[in-house]
Amino acid sequence: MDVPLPHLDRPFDYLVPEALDADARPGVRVKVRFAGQLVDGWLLERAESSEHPKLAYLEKVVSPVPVLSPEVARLARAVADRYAGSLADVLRLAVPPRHARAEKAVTTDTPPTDEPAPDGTEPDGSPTDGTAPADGTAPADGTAPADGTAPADGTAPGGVPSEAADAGARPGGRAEVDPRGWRDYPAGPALLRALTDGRPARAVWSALPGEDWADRYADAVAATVAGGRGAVVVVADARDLDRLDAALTAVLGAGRHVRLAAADGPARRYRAFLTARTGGVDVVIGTRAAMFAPVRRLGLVAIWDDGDDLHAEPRAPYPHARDVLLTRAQLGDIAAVVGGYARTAEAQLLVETGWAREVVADRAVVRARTPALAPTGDDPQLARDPGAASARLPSLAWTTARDALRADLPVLVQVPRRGYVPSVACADCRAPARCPHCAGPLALPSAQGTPACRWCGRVAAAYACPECGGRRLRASVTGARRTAEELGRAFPGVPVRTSGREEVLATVPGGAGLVIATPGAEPVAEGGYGAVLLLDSWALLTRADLRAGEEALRRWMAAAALARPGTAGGRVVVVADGALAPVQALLRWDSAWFAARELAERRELGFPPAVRMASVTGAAEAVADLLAGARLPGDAEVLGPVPADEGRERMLVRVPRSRAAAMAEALHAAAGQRSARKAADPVRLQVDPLTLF
DNA sequence: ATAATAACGAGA
DNA sequence: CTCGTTATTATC
Repeated sequence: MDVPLPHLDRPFDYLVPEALDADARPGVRVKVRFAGQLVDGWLLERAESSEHPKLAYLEKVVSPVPVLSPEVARLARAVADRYAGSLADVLRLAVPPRHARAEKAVTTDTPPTDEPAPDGTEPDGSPTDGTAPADGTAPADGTAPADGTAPADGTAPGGVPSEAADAGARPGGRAEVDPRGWRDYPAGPALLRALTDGRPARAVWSALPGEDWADRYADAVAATVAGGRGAVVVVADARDLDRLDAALTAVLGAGRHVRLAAADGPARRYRAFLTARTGGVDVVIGTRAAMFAPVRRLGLVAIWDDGDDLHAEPRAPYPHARDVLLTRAQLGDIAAVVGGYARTAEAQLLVETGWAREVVADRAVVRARTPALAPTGDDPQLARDPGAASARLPSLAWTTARDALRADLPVLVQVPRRGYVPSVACADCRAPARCPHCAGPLALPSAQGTPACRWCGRVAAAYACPECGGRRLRASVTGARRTAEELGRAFPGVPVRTSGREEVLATVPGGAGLVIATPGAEPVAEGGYGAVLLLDSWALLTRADLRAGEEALRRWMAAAALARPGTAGGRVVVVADGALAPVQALLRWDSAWFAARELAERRELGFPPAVRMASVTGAAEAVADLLAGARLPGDAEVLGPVPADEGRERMLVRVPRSRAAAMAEALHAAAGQRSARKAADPVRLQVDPLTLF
């Protein structure tokens, strides 16, 4: 039933009139009379009988195209359960709005096929009743891989076979794909063989600096296709999608894949969706809209740069593309690749639980590919050069840029966008100040107030920094307003390009030039940048966000990866204290180390992904009402309330990962109770919210 | 939203 | 105990 009310989040049975019998196949959109009115719905299953005594008839089959495949239906249910949401909400994300003209164009010849044949019930011309899906459709608790529980079945953890183990063991005659750049990673060739052999390998891939990630993903897709399976690859934005699109066309040829992105418009999006659904192609790439793409014989799901917050769906129930894809891999014995220059704590958890195997290069190869990386003190001693002073560039950054320009090489300057949430840090060592009780972030309610926790509200009157013992606090807001003109003035006569929100450049030419870019918009330079300057890192590191360090490292690595190797003169300067962990990780090009550290710290503090959290946001009474009615697991901790915007407040529920499913179920049920008695003020439920404070 | 159903209370 | 009214809850 296409209504988002949580208490109606279950199947309903209807009779199928004879006239609709042929069209009424599982997966079609239907209209039914419900509580007196016509509502949209999904035909999930046909059945011979029903428990329900008095059934109404199906009103209409909206279109005979079974847009919802059985695999996606099952996935959507699992995602709804994981995120304490309704199936209808997930299906809205999974199946794009119908576009009749596109449908006509695509479905003239090929009917959709579902490889697990839809239960063999033959239409016999008489009215039959459909019945609720059996209880078996409910996924077992904890099967979602990101829950950290090892897969229940006996398959070997990780699944990327060791190189020696499977040599020559593959079923006869399959085209083998050239591993190309995957040879730089010891486990790389074996990963590709596993994909061709149709084994559910799971990899966390740390891309080398300078790596052409799109080519590597194209190789992985080609290997999967060579084994007769399909693939879904999700990237964060249109620029990455264009790049992957081009790489895939080069490797597979045109017409073997489609792109699925909301930004391409409703008609093209629906057309691409239908092409995949009807088996016209076996490969779908796209932004997060593609995470639910129906693909025949799906053999690989992959995501690039899973730390990018664009992968988090902003509509209820707010699923994250990485988790949707991993759930998909788990449900269907499908291979998965989680890749990026930097590794997230979530990816690290996959490695540490043995769910995935890491695919990384040897240190020697990393060293050979990495640009020369150097930090420069954060209270910058400005250069004597008048130009540098006017641009407020630390001297090392200035000389590095100057040298690159003299060598006729382009220089990339990464300038973070403004608008960071101010928080409080130790005035001496600048460690973020955390609540001694619940480890939430401290904030200063007023300029001269006592710091208080934004989670549990406790006042931290006698705060002492756990790092250095300092007792003074400072608000960490940056005032730097660097502009392209300022930088341009520092290097007169050099062409300056900007790439940011309004206009994103994909590439820039190889000669001397300045490129000012905000994170995520860095163009690729022909031949690589001679220098990359990472400015304003202070703003990144002191953000009031759990992921500040991880996010800073991710952005730095994405920019630094575009520099030439140190052996070819590539240099990177990060304006930050070299002793800070994210800076260390950058200098050593070791995000695995940082992710492990980060995950360990989150275990200690009780933060995701080490635990599962949910946030409940709404009017104070509504939030209290929902939580009062929720039968949470015994070990659940409830934190808060803390004020949220527009006079609403927010509570956080925290449980061990093993209780994640129980918590989601309890919250969904409690939301159901509220909606059933038509509680007026809405409450927003968010599992694993991207921002915790 | 609306209809059924349960709960309740007053009057016989 | 029954009827009429009102809260509750299910909606195929």
